[in-house]
Amino acid sequence: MEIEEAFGKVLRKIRVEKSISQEELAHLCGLDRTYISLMERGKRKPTINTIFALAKGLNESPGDLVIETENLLHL
Amino acid sequence: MEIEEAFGKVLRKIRVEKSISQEELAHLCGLDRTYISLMERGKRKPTINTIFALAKGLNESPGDLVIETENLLHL
DNA sequence: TTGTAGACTACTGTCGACA
DNA sequence: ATGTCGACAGTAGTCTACA
Repeated sequence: MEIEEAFGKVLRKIRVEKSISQEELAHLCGLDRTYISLMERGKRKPTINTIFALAKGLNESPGDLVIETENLLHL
Repeated sequence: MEIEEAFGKVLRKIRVEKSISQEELAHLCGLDRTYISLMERGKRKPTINTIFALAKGLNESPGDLVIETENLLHL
């Protein structure tokens, strides 16, 4: 599995757990809704700044997002 | 301080601690030497894949790189 | 050994629209 | 509420070269 695919799964999992829509998350972190969609499906590789923005919108630690991604990749 | 600036400081700190040159690190993680230089000085925002590549080259966990970046930002 | 510059390619991220 | 498309601007990342 590619890194961006794992990250997308983590992103979607956390978002759904919090019952937030893509549109709400986009608004919370100042990103475009269609871009959230692309990331969740592993079609984009976010920069470090985007990772921090997503974490803030999800009320999570950026490091935790990355660690969960590592775990999915059994790294 | 900007996120990419904090990340650059973390990157340089770990690299210097391990006594690796930019050129060696570049070779270890399959990136360009001049790009390592740019990142260390906060002039670039690496993607998640690049963060994983750097972590591998440094024998570190990607999540730890991000957590150290958070700490520098007192987040 | 590192910083910088310029020129370049590929991709990140935005936006409007429609299923 | 989400996926997708096309067009677009800006930037990530490479490479050669020189101080």
